[in-house]
Amino acid sequence: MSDETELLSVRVAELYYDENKTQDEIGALLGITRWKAGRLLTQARASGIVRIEIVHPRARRLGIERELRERFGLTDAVVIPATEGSELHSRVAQAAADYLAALRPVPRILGISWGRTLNDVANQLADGWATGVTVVQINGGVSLNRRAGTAASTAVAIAQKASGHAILLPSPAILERLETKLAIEADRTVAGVLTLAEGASAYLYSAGVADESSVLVDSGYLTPADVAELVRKGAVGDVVGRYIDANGNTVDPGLDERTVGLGLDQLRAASTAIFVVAGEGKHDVARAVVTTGLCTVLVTDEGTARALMEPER
Amino acid sequence: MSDETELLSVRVAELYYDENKTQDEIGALLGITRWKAGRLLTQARASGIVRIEIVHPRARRLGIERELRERFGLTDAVVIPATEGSELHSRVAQAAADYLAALRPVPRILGISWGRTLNDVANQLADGWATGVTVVQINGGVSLNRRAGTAASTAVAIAQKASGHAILLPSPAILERLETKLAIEADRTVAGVLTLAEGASAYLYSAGVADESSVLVDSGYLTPADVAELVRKGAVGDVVGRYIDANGNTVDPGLDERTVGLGLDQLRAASTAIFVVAGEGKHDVARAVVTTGLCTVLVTDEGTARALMEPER
DNA sequence: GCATGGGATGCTCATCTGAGCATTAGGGCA
DNA sequence: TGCCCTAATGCTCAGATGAGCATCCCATGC
Repeated sequence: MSDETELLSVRVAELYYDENKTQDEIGALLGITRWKAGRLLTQARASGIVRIEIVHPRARRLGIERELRERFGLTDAVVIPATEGSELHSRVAQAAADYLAALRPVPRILGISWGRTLNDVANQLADGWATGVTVVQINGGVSLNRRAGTAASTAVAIAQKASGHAILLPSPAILERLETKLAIEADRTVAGVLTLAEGASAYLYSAGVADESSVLVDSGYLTPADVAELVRKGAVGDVVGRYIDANGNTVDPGLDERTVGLGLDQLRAASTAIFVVAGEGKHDVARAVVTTGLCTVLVTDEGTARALMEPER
Repeated sequence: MSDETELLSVRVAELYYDENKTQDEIGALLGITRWKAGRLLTQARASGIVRIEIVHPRARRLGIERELRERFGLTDAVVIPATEGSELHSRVAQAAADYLAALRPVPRILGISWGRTLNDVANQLADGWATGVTVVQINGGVSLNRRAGTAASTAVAIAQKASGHAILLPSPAILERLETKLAIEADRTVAGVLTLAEGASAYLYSAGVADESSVLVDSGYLTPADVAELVRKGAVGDVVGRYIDANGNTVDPGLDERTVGLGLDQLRAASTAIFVVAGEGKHDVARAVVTTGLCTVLVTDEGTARALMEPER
């Protein structure tokens, strides 16, 4: 576009959007025909001179959502606009809560993981978001430290707000010995919960980054050294307690066998698996989850979404 | 607006602006009538949920311009949008240059002051912005220090770019003794220039802040102590070398009498007096100039414009 | 129980707007 | 110089939109 045309576009855009004149009036004012004014306006929008932005905590980026759906074959995607300040996590959680509440058919059984993100989602859910939903934990959640109860309260909160009840998985996330893991899985209660989890009509989960800040480290299941070793083996993060690499495969089969909860294949087979993820640090895990079919629905922030859309990282 | 309506507005706005659907389609999608969709859209725009911004170095704020014209009885106003970064001055200078170039009738004689702002304007003017314009200095401009020549080059640049010639005022801005001032004014050359200046068809000038950073201090006409004293007397800044207070009156009659150049009353009587001002620090002078009829046209930045529009500072 | 009034809703109609097409202007090339 | 090709311009027309009006809903007061 020539410099002169560009300046004219700016003037047209000003008169149209700031002064809300009609294209006809603008034409008269600037001595051009209304068609030309209209075309300049189109150009101004196309070239980014006119920027239209929807400023609202609940706003979404439908354009990127569509791209994500098409690119990764997702059923749905929810993208929260980039925002200055650090409200990112709560906004994404809000969006996930909104999505869950609007989900049709309403899930009879909802399988959830736990963690900070899931807890945020639980808090953002409105009372009565649904009725009679059974919420079941899909991975081990008995914390070993002061955070004890967070996992449970997440599930309970989600269930209570839907006048349903929560079924907790009474098992550690990761066991030290395989035998113990097999034994606990064989326990009638645990087995029952796992069966229920397998039959859930929808899953809602997040992912953790593979570094020493992980909740699994915090809870004492793993040491920072363990995580460093996993990273060395290619781990990008954990999903329902299982560490995966960029290809979505479990990084350490031995560790994975000692992890209690729904398997990744079962997650991949689910008809509705809602993956909630936010923040700069989680781009890699998010990529692994989304590209390897672990989720059918993605709820995230614009930064993560754009990172996913980049041809190669 | 209720919270629910607001959220709906957001959804409508997203579909309309991001996905460019028609209001009709949006209605079908959200289960509302197209009229309701249209009304929600209007609300979204009105409540600021939808923000439309024109991003361009040459963009203007026509809304504020209109308010300024009405409020202060200006012939015209040009307001540059607030911008991050520090391009404010050059953008305002650009706008002033644009305005000058578009001014009709083209001034036969253009009276100008000097200073950093005016110099910027001169640089931004395009070659051939007009033809045969005589540019005449309206206040004393023989610098006493290394900046010597800036004042002259500003005038010359403006004139040359219009294939015209510059008439310089060969006199200091302020003289130490009244007698010297009267003597120099009586000089045929100086008197001739001043007469020419009085007959200019348009004036273009800026203003300085009343503090030790003033060019008048820099040039050695005043000491920082002099300026401090002027401030004590109510000075907010200088216009064509003359210090004025918030009411547009000269602060120090004695000093004013020793200042060579066009008087403020002559400026007030001008049919076209273009005042260019930019930057946080100049709000007070700008207010004084605009409210006391020293200019007919204002060219400034959004910050200054808004400061002027505030009921009381 | 019933009338009243203010705000939201749905509708009509005139106007505004964009897509698509015919026409014209400009600029290289034989 | 005349021709052809491309891009810009002006136009037609159908679809989109906003203003204004009638109606409806619902809460309030008698």
